[in-house]
Amino acid sequence: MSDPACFAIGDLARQTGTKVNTIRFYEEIGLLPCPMRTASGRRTYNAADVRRLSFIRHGRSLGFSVDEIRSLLALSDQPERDCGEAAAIARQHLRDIEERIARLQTLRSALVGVAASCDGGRAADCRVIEAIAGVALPANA
Amino acid sequence: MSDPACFAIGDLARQTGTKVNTIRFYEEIGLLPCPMRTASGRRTYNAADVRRLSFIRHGRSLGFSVDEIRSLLALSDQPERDCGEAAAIARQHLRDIEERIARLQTLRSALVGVAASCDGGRAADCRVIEAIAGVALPANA
DNA sequence: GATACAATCTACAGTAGCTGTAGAAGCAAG
DNA sequence: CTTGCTTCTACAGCTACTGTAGATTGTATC
Repeated sequence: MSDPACFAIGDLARQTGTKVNTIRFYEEIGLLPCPMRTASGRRTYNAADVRRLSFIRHGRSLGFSVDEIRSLLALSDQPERDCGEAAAIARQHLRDIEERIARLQTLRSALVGVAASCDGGRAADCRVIEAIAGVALPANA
Repeated sequence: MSDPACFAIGDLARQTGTKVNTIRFYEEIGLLPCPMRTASGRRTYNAADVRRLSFIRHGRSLGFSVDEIRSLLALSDQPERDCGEAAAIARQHLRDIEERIARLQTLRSALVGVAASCDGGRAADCRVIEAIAGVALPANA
């Protein structure tokens, strides 16, 4: 209502860089709890929702699936539970994360090398395609 | 047919780690050319298809959209064209790639730090969630 | 108080990029 | 010739959103 610590869905959207529809979607699939409503039925949020949603968005952008995020959130919702489960989820990601970093770095250096030299050349001589193909097929290099 | 350099969709799938349905899907959306068919209508592929599909798969796993891959492939299909376009596509990705690397590295070191200490503890003390939340909300750290 | 305009509501359709399934046909081995 | 795997087409389903329609509410202005 007029509680200063209490704000609307649009504010939550702005604070977290999330679309309003996406917030409602997360509520629907149970990532966000059903919020309090005003007398007229509008959702109201607080600082805890900002943290939770930021957690979700960053998890997503780092490649965690909604289900993995769900289990991490469930864990933090029930802090008495053993956290080996969280560590297991995290470990599953570690290898994948390291591989992604390595491949992104390979691509990055290829792109950096190309950026200066490529403009105006012919595609036949273009190293971008070569670079990605090379990342794809190191055995052919 | 009995051409040794010519193989079936299942072989292409195995050689590239792609699902058969996905190969047909790429053909449908124009990423892969319509292949030759045997008399009975089965698709036949060759080494060039393996390279092209590997390029596509690696591009995808590195975060390139199908449309971006399409334009890179179009470029390599018409090597006489100017490659500034390819460089532009690449440059658009460079910034994003660097940001991803940075965030993945932040998460990586958080996960590495957690891995040894976390098992058996309580979720309340678990640093995995904290770590991801931290990556999510650096301003709160 | 009337009016305009933005924000919100529900409900549902559409998108990207696959993935799975059904049912028929082809092919290779025993 | 039968068993069993692969392939075929066609289409439905999935994940994670994103957009749109039409109604309602809240707010600022006259």
